Amino acid sequence: MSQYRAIRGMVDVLPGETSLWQMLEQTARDVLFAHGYSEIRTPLLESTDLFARTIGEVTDIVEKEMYSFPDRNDDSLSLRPEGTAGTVRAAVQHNLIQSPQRVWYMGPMFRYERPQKGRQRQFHQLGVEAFGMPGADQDAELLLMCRQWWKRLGIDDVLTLELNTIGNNEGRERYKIALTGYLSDNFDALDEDSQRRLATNPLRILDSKIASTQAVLTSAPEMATFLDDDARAHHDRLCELLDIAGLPFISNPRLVRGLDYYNKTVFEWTTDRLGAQATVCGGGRYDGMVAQFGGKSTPASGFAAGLERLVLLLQTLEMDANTSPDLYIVSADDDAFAQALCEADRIRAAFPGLGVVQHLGGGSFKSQFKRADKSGAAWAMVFAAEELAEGKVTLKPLRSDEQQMTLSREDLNTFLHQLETLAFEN
RNA sequence: GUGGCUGUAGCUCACCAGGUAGAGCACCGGAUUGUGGCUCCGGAGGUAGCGGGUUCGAGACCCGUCAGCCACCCCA
Repeated sequence: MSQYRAIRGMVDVLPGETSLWQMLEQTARDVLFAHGYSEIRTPLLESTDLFARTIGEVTDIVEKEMYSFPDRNDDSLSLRPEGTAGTVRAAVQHNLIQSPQRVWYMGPMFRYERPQKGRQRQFHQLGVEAFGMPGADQDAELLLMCRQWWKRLGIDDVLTLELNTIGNNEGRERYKIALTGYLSDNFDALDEDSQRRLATNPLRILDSKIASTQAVLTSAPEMATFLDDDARAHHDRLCELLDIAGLPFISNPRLVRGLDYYNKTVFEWTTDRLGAQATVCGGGRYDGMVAQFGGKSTPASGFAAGLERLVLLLQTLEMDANTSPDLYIVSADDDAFAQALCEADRIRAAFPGLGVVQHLGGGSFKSQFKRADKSGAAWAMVFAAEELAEGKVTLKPLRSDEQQMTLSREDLNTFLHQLETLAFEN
């Protein structure tokens, strides 16, 4: 047992699982590219104030989950707990949003929470932000893009979309007052947490899991009655577009999100396969944030997906990303090895799509073949005196019962070309 | 942050009124000197998370601590 362990809530992604991560990330990049989005990379550190003002002073994230510390000049810095604030900051700072701008980012986020499966202190998100489009068309496209990603990953049928609208600021303020009034009248029937939130963040009481609190809420005023015409039309249009596109969703009037910056559309993609960590992706519209940063008032909409949770989901469904080599090269003696070394180098240059592992460290033929088998390689390639004398190599299939074959240099190239084409198709 | 469960070889686990640890899998090597997967044989690997206490003696009991897991909370 080593003296050092990873810090609590910070996990190592080991070689056995990185291929699944890479598949997940590559699929995301493909889908993002297909929708015209560009990557943006912003610092992991921002001023604490940036997060406090955008996410909300009284949210859990800001109140108790941020990794904040004084810089050497005593400015308070924080590791980013989410990606939207930094992205908007960068967009305004560099004047990126004079016309519509679609960006994405992928990387670590930090929240000081009690760790659990699917919930870590350093975790990774893919975030997507679209600036400059005020309409429901933008929200609809984001949701369709998510679904494309799920489909390419093969997890489409274990995810459900929950959708809600929390209206415009004025309507929401009026609703808050009405809700607070109603809940205050029923104060004694609320659980302790909800009683506390009544003063700080009454909307969050709506998605409480406490049955008695939910009972109180059944006759509470509903957001829907407080929507102004603009917010209502936006939501109706979004639902209409999703229907037309054949994207099913569940209307969840209790869905509110923990960050203060949202307005109108909010949504979550959830699964029943991950226990309490059901939300795999969440987002919505945040039309007010750009102006809050001193930029020209610009509508915006986006979402963030939790990569750990998606990896977990893929693992639960026993999905795998094959990264076995195509060729494992075995050689009989020092002379054969030297020739094999050069030949491996040539093959890698001529067939860059092939995975070619050369056996290193010597050992008997038998032990080399054992390694070849364990590597998962499809073919063992044999270099020994007999072949070399004729300028040939032997190829032995490790994953089928076919006969091994000894090929001339010319036939080898044809063979490798076919192998590469096959590898490309996978 | 709250409540609960767990912590023995790389992994999954066992033992034992408390008397200084074992299995399966994995790993390494071998089974008449050019060939893996099956089988057989052999080997390596643990100061029982860490610290303290009770005891003649603790992995087993008690306390603390750290970590993981479950639920809450929150969210990705």
